[in-house]
Amino acid sequence: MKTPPEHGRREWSIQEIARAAGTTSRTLRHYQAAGLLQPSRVGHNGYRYYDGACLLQLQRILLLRDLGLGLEEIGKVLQGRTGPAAALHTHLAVLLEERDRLERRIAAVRKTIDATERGGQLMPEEMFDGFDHTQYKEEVEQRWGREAYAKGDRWWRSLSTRERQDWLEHSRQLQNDWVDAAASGTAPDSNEAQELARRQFHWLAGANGGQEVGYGYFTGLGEMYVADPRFSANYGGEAGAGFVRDAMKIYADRHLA
Amino acid sequence: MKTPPEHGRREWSIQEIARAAGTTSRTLRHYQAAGLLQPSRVGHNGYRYYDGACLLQLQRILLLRDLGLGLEEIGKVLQGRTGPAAALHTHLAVLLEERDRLERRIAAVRKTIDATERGGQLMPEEMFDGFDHTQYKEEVEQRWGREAYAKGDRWWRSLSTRERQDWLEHSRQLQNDWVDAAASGTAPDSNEAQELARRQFHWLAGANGGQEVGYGYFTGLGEMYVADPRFSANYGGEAGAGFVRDAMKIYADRHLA
DNA sequence: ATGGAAGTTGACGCAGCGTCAAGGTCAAGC
DNA sequence: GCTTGACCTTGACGCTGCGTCAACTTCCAT
Repeated sequence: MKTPPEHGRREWSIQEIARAAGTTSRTLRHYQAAGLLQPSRVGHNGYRYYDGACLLQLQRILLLRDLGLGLEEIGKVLQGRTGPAAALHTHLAVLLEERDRLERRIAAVRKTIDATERGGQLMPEEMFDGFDHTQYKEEVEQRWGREAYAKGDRWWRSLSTRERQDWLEHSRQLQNDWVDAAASGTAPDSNEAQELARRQFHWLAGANGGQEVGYGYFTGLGEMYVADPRFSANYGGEAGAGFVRDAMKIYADRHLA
Repeated sequence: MKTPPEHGRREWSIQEIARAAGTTSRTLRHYQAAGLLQPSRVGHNGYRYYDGACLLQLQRILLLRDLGLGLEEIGKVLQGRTGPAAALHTHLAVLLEERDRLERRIAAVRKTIDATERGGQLMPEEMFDGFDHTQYKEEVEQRWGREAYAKGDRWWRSLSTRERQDWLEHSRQLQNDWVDAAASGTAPDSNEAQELARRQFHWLAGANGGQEVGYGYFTGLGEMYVADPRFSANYGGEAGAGFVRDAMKIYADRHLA
């Protein structure tokens, strides 16, 4: 009593529809497990067989998948709990946001490539195009926080030329004063050093574009001055940088803790 | 012999750097497991401690992660096996391709929304804007394959107005002939029916924009004519659609197997 | 001493299948 | 009737980058 292969066959094996629809048998089993597509018949041996209606359903699933919908959403649409248009509208919003993020990321990558190719270092030393940045390394340090990197850039570009010059001048002054203080043998907890730390703090707060400069961030920065030779060099070597770090730490303990 | 909390502390607990860098302790452990960031010291109790150099390293990792690089790539960059610029260039290419796919997907979703909102059905019945499509339903059927959906659309838009009219006329003729043949009681394997199947095949091949029309695709389409009432209606009900399907199947067996 | 905050390792979860692994079925050729 | 090879089954791990318990241990302050 076997079913002879008749002329107008109306069902196919799993591989056959898979190929017909341009997908794989694994995917079909997955869809079944997800409750999206049941075989029209299952043989006594467990083999799955699919008919035209299944193929139709499968095509719908694949169409929606191609548009990027998740299997769960697709399930809702298929069983009519959600209109296709509504689901797609929701999905479209997600896609648009995704695109925005991608665009921003692409821009960021491009800028970082630019910076590293010119500067040779991973962390951009040369974000300030129009200036002779070899003279102004310090400001770079301030943007090492990762959010600060992105936000700080917007902040910087929002400034006028005059404001930028002021800010750079300010930073140079600050660095010089640090070096002087370190060289003069002042203690990190002296009034002099603490005043410098205070200036450093407010200068940073201004540069962070509304981003709060917290205890961890401030002291962390101090540590990095010591850890990174490119920076410590600007502060008179490890010793000088250590002095800056200590002073900043004390300031943080007193005012930010 | 405990280490007293001295003035210039140079290391922090896992939570402290995590907060300072704007991430979580779990992430730090993950990076360690991934070989990206080792604590500067591990206490006898298993506690992890990190110093300034670690913080520096962490910032680099987070910067790259923000740009979308995978941890593996980041690892290569950090240990100098890949230049940052090179890695970012590669990554940029990926991002650009990703953006392309996203754009296409967005366009497709928009069109599908349009179509379903006007047509009410998920499968777009109205892809042919300028025409009185209520008269031309058949062509829609041909684009059910999912790649065909996207590619077929580009194909269609690449045609001139004249070519479109020809194609539509052709499709209408074909449908009428099918209906006539079915009504006249012709057998599916008759010369007449097989000639219609041949026309159907070539008409499809033309419509698929270079996409091959294989055995599975062709027979599957026939099955769908029967399974979907919207289509079978156009072929004189289930009986007529069954006739078309059978004829297509025989044609496929003879010429596409 | 004790309670609460913070640390540890271990392991599951997620999205959508790809990809073995180990074994049953089926049609065909000898 | 037996072997071969193609195709089928279920089961389970893998991938990405952590989030999120769970079950304990340690540290610090009262």
